Amino acid sequence: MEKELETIFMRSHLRLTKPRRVVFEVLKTTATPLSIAAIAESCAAIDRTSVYRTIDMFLKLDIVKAVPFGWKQRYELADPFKSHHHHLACVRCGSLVDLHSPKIEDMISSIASEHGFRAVDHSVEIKGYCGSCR
Amino acid sequence: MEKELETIFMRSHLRLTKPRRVVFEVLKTTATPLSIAAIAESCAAIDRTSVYRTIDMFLKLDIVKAVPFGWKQRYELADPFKSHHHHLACVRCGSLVDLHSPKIEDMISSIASEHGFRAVDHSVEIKGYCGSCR
DNA sequence: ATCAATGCAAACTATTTGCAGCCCA
DNA sequence: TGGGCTGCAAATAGTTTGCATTGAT
Repeated sequence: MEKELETIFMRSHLRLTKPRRVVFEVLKTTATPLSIAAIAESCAAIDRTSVYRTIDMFLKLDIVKAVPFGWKQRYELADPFKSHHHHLACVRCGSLVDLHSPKIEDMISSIASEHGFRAVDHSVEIKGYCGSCR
Repeated sequence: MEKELETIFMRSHLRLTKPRRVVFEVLKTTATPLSIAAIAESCAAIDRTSVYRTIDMFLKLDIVKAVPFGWKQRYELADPFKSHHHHLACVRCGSLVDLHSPKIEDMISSIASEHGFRAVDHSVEIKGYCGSCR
């Protein structure tokens, strides 16, 4: 998996520097999507500017993806690095559960093609009450 | 439809003031989701602070909902005021097409209950290439 | 008339930019 | 070694807060 990261950077003639490794490591280690502020906190040694630049680049390279979280966005590793999934978010306790469902995948692609679209990515976020909060 | 807005405010003991009417009108008039900055521009007469406060309140009252758009969020009228739908976003030309699909609705609710969730809302965003750009 | 809501100003936080020096390929 | 990348500082943009005044019920 670290290998893949190196490959992406090599192919793009970009450099796999310390800040980039650290941000990647933080995202890999943490289960839930993180805000920029949270990432910066976990990378005390890395300048906030570099965190911004790194996330920006990771987004372009499809290494991370943004997930909507209340007002702001949070970030998590994208498909090649974390298995493709969606989210069930509890509006009461704030828990965020990963959702793996082939049914959704099939449906998305069939709906996209019905509309003449070629889908390259998608997000599905479900808000509601989890088992313990309902 | 204006009626419904008045009802919501009356029930909540809130006041339907000029800024709130104007922001609502702007969102109703515009087809696509708008950023805060774009809303503020279209409401030149309204102080930016009031736009923030209004959107914040509209979110809590479920009058508007946030939709992810690149890095940031944009806002559009929520279900009671605009028929429930999702988005097909073209990554090349930037077009955003509304998607109405009962199949998606059924699937979301069945998946949520499979996981012990009671779903109250959800969003589905599909990124890809539209008919003319593929 | 009352009290929530507004507008303004100012504080604060978040993000971007420029540039000299550093370090990975 | 060269040129992309970093860190720092400073500029800019985005958001929040306090308070006197206004205005909807």
